Amino acid sequence: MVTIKAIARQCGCSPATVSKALNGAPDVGHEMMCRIRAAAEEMGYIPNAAARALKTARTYNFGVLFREGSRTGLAHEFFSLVLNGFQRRSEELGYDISFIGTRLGDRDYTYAEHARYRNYDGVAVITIPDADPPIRELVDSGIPTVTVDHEFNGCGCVMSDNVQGMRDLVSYVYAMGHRKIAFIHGETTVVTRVRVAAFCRVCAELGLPVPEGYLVPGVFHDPAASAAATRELMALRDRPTCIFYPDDISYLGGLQAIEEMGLSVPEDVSAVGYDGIFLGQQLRPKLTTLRQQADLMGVRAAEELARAVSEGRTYLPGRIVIPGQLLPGETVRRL
Amino acid sequence: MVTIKAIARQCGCSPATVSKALNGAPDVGHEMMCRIRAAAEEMGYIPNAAARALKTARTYNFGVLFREGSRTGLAHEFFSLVLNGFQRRSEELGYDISFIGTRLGDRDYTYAEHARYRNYDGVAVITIPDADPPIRELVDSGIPTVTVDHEFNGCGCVMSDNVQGMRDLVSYVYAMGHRKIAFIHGETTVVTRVRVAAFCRVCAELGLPVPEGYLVPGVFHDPAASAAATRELMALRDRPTCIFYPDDISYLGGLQAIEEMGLSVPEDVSAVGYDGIFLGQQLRPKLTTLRQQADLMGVRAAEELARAVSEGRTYLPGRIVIPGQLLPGETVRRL
DNA sequence: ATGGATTGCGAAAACGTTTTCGGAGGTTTG
DNA sequence: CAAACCTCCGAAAACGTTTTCGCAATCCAT
Repeated sequence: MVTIKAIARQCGCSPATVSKALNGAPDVGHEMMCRIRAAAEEMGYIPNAAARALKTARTYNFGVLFREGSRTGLAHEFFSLVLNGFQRRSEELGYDISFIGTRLGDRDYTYAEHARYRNYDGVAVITIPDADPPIRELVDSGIPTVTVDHEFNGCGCVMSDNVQGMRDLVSYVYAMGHRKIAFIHGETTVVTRVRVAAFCRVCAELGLPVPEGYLVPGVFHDPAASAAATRELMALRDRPTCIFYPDDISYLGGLQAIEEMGLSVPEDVSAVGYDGIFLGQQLRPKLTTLRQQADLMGVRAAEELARAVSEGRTYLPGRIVIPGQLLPGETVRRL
Repeated sequence: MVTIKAIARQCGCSPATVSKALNGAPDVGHEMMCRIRAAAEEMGYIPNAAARALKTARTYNFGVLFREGSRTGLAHEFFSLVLNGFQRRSEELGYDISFIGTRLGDRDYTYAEHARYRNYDGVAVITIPDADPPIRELVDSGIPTVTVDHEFNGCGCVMSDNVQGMRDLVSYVYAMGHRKIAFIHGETTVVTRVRVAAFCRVCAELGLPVPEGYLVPGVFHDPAASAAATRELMALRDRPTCIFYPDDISYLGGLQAIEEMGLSVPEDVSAVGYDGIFLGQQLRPKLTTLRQQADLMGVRAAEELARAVSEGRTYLPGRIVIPGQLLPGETVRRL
C-alpha cells in the first residue's frame, strides 16, 4: 500500500507537506506541489478513508435506512426511485451511501448506534415507518437526518404534495362527470391522514357527499387487501362510479376483483391509482394516476443533507414539498 | 464521544484490557471482564469503525457496483431483487454494504480506486456490463469480487441457469405444439450468448429448424427495441407462431406492436418472456416466462464473498449456478 | 543595513483502536 | 524448594492521516 509517507520519502519532503499538497493547502510552493502530485499519480496513491475519517471525523458517507415492506415480494418502485435519486445526487455531491442495518460484525445495533459506529455524515430515512421507536432514536441521535414521505417533529423531511395531488385527482374525476367517489386508503400513517383529509376537503368544496362506507381502509401495496375492499364497495346498495386506490399496485388487486365479478374497468366502474409507476402506464387500459416525482424527492433529500453538513448544522430545516403530476389514463370513463 | 480510554479510566485499567475484554480475548479475568462490559454498556460506548478499520485493515463493509441501465426510467426489478438478497444476507453475516460510485469528496475515482479507498472487504458487481474496462480493473484489483450474471475469467460469479432455463421454455412451447419459434435476444453479453446457444441446441435436439431471420437482436429491458424486432418478425413471409423475448419488460414492447397491428396474444401469436417479474404475472393474459431466483442469487453472492473473506482468500472459486423455474401463463396458445 | 512581514516547509501530536511482548504474581510440577 | 508454568494485565508501538505551530529563509519598505 502506497502511503503519504512513501511519497514524502520519494519527494524528499515531510508527510505533512505531502498531505497539504494533495489537499491544495495554500502554504506549499509551486514546484514542490507539482513534484508531489506527479509522484502521487505515478505511484498510484489512493488515500485511506479510515485514517482520514479518524482524523477529521468526516466520512463523506451518508447512511440510508431503506426498508421496503416487500409484502408483495416486489422491489417497490417508488422507494427504489427515491433511493436512486438519492444515491445519484449524493454521489455528485461527493458522498458515498451505505445501508443502515441492525447487525454488524457479530453484534446487534440499533439504527442510531449503527450510524454512530460508522460515523455517517448524514442519514436519510426512506421507508415505511414500520418500527417507530428505533427510527425516532435515529432521528434524535444528533446526526443530520432527513426523512422522505413522513414527518418526525424536529427533523427535516421531503414530502410529496399529497394535498395538491388529491385535489388534482378528485377535480379531474369530478370533471369527468363522477359524483360518487370512493376512496380505499392506506393504513394509518401521516401520508394516509393527509390524503384522506384532502380528499374529504375537496369533495366538500365540490359539494360531493362522502357517504358512509365510501372511505374504506386498505393497505399500501397490498393487492389482496384492495381486492377485498373493492368487493365491499361493489356490494354496496349505492355503488360508487369511481374508486380511488392507495397506490398503483393496489389497483391491480382491485382490477382483479372487478374482473372476477365479470365487470370491467372503466366500462362498469372507473378507477385511479397513486404513484405513477411504470407498470401502471403499461397496462391496458392505461391507469389514471398521480405521478409522484420519486426521483426528485431523493435528489432533494441528498441536497438538504449535504447542505446541512457543509454548514455544520446538525438539524435540518422544515419540510420540502415536491409537487406531483396528474397522469390521465384510460381507467376513468367520462360520464 | 465515549472511547475506550474513558472506560479504562472508569474501570481503573488500561485501554488494552478494555479492548480485549470487549472483543472477548481469552486473557482477561472474569471479574475485570464483567466490570468493563458493564461500564461500556452503561456509558453508551460505541466502537469507532474508522479507528478499527485503520488498525485491522478490515472494514466489515462490502461494496456493490449497481448500475441498472434504467433506460426505461424503471427501477429494474431483477437487479433490485438481487440487491435485496445481497443486502439482507450480507447484513446477517455481519457486513454493511455501500454503493460504489465514481466520485468521492471532490475527486473522481475509478471503481477500483473507490473500492481501495474505502477498503471494502469484498465487492459485488450487480449490473449490466456497460463499461467493461473499469469493471475489469475492479475485478483484477485484488479485492475479493463476485459478479452476478456475467463472467469474467478469474472471478467468482453467480449465474442463473440459462441453459436449463431455455431448455424448459423451448420444451414447454414445443409441447404446446409450436414448431416455428423465433427468438429476440439481448445485446451481446455472455448471458445472451449462452441463451442463444442453448436455444439453438434444444431446437436442434427437437428437430426444429431455426430459419434465417428467426434470431433477431434486441436490447435487454428496452420495449421499443422489442417492438421493432417484433414488427420485423411479423412481416416475415413465414411468420413464427411463438416469439421469445429477452425479458419480461421487453415483452411489453412486443405486445404493444402486436396490438397495434390489430392482432392479439396469444390468439394470433404466442409469446414468452424471461425473468418472472411481478409485473408479468399481473398482466392479462398472464405472461408465460421463466422465473429467475434473483433474490437467491444475491444471497449466494453474499455468502461466497463472506466465505472468501473469512478464509483470507482474495479470489473466489468458480461459478455458482442458480436454477430457474418455469412459470406457465396464458400467452402461449395450444396449437 | 535593519526591522518587520511573508513564504515554504517540517516536527510532533493527535484521532481511537488493536496487538505484541513482557512482567508480576500465583500455581503446579519434579 | 527450585523450576517451570499459567493467568491476568499494561506499556508501547502502530495503522495513515491532518493540523497546529514554529522556524528559517526570503522579501519589501524604511
